[in-house]
Amino acid sequence: MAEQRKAPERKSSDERRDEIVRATLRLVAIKGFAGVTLREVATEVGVVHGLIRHYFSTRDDLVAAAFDFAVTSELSSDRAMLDGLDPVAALAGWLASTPEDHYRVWIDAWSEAGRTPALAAALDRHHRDCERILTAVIERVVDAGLGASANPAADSRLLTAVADGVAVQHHGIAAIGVTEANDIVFGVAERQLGLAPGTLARANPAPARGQWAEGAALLAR
Amino acid sequence: MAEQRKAPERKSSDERRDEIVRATLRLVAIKGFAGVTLREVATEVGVVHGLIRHYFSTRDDLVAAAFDFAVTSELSSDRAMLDGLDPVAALAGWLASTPEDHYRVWIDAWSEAGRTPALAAALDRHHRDCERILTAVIERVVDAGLGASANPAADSRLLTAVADGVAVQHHGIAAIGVTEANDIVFGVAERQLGLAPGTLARANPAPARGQWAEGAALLAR
DNA sequence: TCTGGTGTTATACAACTGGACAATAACGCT
DNA sequence: AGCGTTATTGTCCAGTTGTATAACACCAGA
Repeated sequence: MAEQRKAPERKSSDERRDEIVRATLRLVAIKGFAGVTLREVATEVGVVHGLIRHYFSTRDDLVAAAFDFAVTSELSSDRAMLDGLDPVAALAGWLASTPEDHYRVWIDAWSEAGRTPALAAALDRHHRDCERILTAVIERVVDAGLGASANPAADSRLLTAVADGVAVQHHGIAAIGVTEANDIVFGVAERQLGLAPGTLARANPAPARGQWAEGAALLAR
Repeated sequence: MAEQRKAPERKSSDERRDEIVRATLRLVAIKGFAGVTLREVATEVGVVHGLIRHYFSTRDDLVAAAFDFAVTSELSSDRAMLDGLDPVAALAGWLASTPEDHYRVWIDAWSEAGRTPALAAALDRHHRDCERILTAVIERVVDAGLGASANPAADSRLLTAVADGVAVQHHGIAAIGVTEANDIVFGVAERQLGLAPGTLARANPAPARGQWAEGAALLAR
């Protein structure tokens, strides 16, 4: 019997790799790092699961790459946004609530990092990036004479913690709404940096929208 | 060939059920809610995996019961501790850093709740409990004339968020040590409630020790 | 002594997993 | 046109998973 083989839609290596990483991230945003399956990723991409192994030697490599891509792209777009804003608006924009699917990935990374070394390394790296970015934003506010900070790096860690905790209450538990979430973070930041109450809420630019989980079947699993 | 059957160590229903829940929690603290396996739980208890089903009709029921037990026992011992302390010490004790294995379970619950309805229900319930307890502690501080709060419930949500975020930075990412973790939470609380700086650090009672993950093989998986 | 409930074991099973690999088809280069 | 490279496929594998079920051991009560 003649071999009846579908003609493969051949793509360049980088293109396909990117496609796989994006599909993985989409699934991670829904089912978590521990829940993604090579076969599901392959189906999402539209290829056979054996092909995944051609690009990523192991499953952990794949999910770590997905997280790396998530944060890298998130931060690069954030940096672009921050550059176009005045210091106070940049601070508000950075501290304001993040799209749900983005924070889902972060929360999942926190819990999974203890068991996946590759993920822990990426998490550590990107967490420091975030702290540095916020430190720079704080310094811009201070340099412009709009606020005060005895230790911008320490204040950055403090505000990062507050933003993370608020995001958990908002996205993970739905204990607070987006308004109260922003109120809390803005309030602490204003008190910590000596800004007038309400400054950050007024300066807050339009929020970014999530995108990772949009195309996938949300009710899967 | 004669049947060689080990004589079963028969226990009462409640006893065995409790044993299973505790073993599950021990494993959850190490491998996460998504990582526990009925067979591992059974091995940890020393029974056959089929027996688990005799007590919990489904896997999700089991892990939800484990989380429920975790928080219930944690809160009951916390309540006992708080009752014996003066208001400021109680506030410091509640806000101070929590044992690592305890927070691991919380972080994991945050990320897994989106996919396990039973877990989401338990998480929601216990989160509200925590908020109520902290609200009561804040009210005790205010009633004693030691601090001020325009809205104890809102301040409770704020401080819960800060404590959670700091715990993530401390336990999940190891970005800050226990000293800075407490400094941040205490500092925000003192500013928010009008306490003199350093009040909470001085009043902080001895920290509680973790216990859930102590007996299990830490390098498993 | 029979009977029924219950704690417990043993075993089965169908689904799914990550990984491995040979075969094949398209591509890039000369 | 020929040839080496590689993207892609289909298939296999050994293992693990949650769930199911039958059988056994023990005990209380009729």
